[in-house]
Amino acid sequence: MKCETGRVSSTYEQLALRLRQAFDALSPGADPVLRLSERGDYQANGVMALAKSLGRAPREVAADVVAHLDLEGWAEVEVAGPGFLNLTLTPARLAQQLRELGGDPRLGVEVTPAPATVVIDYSAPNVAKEMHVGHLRSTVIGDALARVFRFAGDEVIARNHVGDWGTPFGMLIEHLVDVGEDEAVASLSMGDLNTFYQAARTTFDADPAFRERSRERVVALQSGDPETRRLWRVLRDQSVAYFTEVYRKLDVTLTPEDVVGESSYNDALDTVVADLAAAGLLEESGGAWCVFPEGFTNRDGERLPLIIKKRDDGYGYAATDLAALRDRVDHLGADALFYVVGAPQAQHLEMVFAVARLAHWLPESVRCEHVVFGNVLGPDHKMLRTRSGESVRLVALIDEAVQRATDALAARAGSPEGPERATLALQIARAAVKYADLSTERSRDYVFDLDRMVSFEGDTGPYLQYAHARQRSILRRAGAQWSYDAAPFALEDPAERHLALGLLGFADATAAVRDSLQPHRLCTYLFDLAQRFTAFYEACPVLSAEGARRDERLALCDLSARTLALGLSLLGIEAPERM
RNA sequence: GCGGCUGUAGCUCAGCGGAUUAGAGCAUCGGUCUACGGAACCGAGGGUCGGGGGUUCGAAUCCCUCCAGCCGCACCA
Repeated sequence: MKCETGRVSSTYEQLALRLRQAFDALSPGADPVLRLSERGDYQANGVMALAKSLGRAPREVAADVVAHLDLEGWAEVEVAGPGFLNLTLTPARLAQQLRELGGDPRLGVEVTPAPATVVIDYSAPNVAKEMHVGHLRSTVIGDALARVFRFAGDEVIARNHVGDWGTPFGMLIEHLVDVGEDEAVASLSMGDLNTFYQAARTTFDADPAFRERSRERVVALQSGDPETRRLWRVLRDQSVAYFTEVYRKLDVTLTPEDVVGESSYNDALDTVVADLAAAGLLEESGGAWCVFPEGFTNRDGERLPLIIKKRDDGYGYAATDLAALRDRVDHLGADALFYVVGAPQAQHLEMVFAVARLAHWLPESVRCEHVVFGNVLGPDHKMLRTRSGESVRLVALIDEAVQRATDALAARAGSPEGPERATLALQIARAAVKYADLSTERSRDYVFDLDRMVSFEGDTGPYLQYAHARQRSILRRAGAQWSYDAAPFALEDPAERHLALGLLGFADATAAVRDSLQPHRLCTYLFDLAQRFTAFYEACPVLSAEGARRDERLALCDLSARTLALGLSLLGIEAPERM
């Protein structure tokens, strides 16, 4: 069956559709609660809840549902236990679904018929400051989400909300002037941002005259002094160029065009204040202009303000966030806003969203979510830091992973050498770091353990790459001497059938990521698929099989390899041909 | 004090729109195989799902409460 876009609709969706129709006949809107099963292929658990609401015996209701259920050509159904519906796909349908996947480069993932404009705010490093572990999760998770939504056909607008404004820039610009522009540019372009920033900071703390100059410089910056603005732009451009190098190293899709920093909204801040005032939402409190959305209190139980304009007439970051939100809704036409920002900002963002709703800047129709994530912990289960207590530079972290991957390759006979090994080591390192970050439930903290991450065994990125490389190896040997058309998909061996059922679930896994904004749903799926494949691989010789059975097994290899490669690519992970 | 997140096998983690015996990886122990890349596969041991209540025919999953850890709670972003 095809849907409107001409793409295959997932097997799960097709079954769910038919089940919903049967449930609707008894009670409109009742949820069949369909899921994968170890008993049949799928099981529907919704009968018991339905029976309760109807006040009838579950098995009786189950029989009623079955009577209304039309699974003709799709599956066999049986009632089990207290009222479970166990579904088993018919062999013909399973074969048909596999054939369709075989001819579909998207492996069953439909192009959304109604593309949405999805704005994803992620990464957000600070100008003239080093990128460190604190930026890892936002960058990796945000990029994975961007890839998944893009692939689904939505228009993704990445927004890298870099910190490029505020009082520190007086100090940074003065330091730039002191060391000389050429010197500063050389230092920054080498990625030596920590040294630059710390030197500025040190002088600022020690030298009152420097402090005074810095203060004056902030005023000049804010009032638009051309020379000051030029110097500021030098800092900004150098930093963005550096960030871009880091993104390239990580294979992250962010570009300089995605950088729309805090400074971009300066001109809109007055309007934010004026409009909030006009809406009667703005109150003066302690000399500052604030909005008090309901439901937020401080430690004394008093109303908690969102400070829009500070006592000193400066704007807080809340004003910037509100201006950015309005821009995304009004000018970019966002249907969805995702903020991939750490958990500590949860309350701040909640308040920003609440105020935006109050001001009618954020329509109900816009999906607006804070994509929270936990901390990266060290082996001591505390925030990951260097031995000297500083935050770990992102590039240092990748370099370390590359080193481990290089060692692992070197230890293995027959692995590629020279430049090829270097490329491979980088691909493995990215897979290790990204997969470890993406494969746990986002909101949890996780322990950063390079040894485990880079391992080729277990639930790791490199393991998935390896599984893919083995599949490709088989396919290379087979050459062009097989075809999907010749594969009957009889699936006589249970391992073949188990793998086939896994392959049908790819579209559902990507859909789950879009619904939950949890990339780990895709990770879990891919790891499960890789395990199904190895079980198949063990039980079913491929190249030595004969006739149609060989075509069938090669087709399963091909689908497995394509699914792993595509799935990994949606996570921002490459799938090399050989390892 | 208020709010949020987290607490599942020795370790690292899934599962948490309730449902048929709580899963996986690593580690440990025991097996298998001339192996299409053995960086493999099969099996075993190991869990009062933080504690205690409650709802339910049924709770790791929903509600209440307590404990522990992390984070946030007005002018830094």
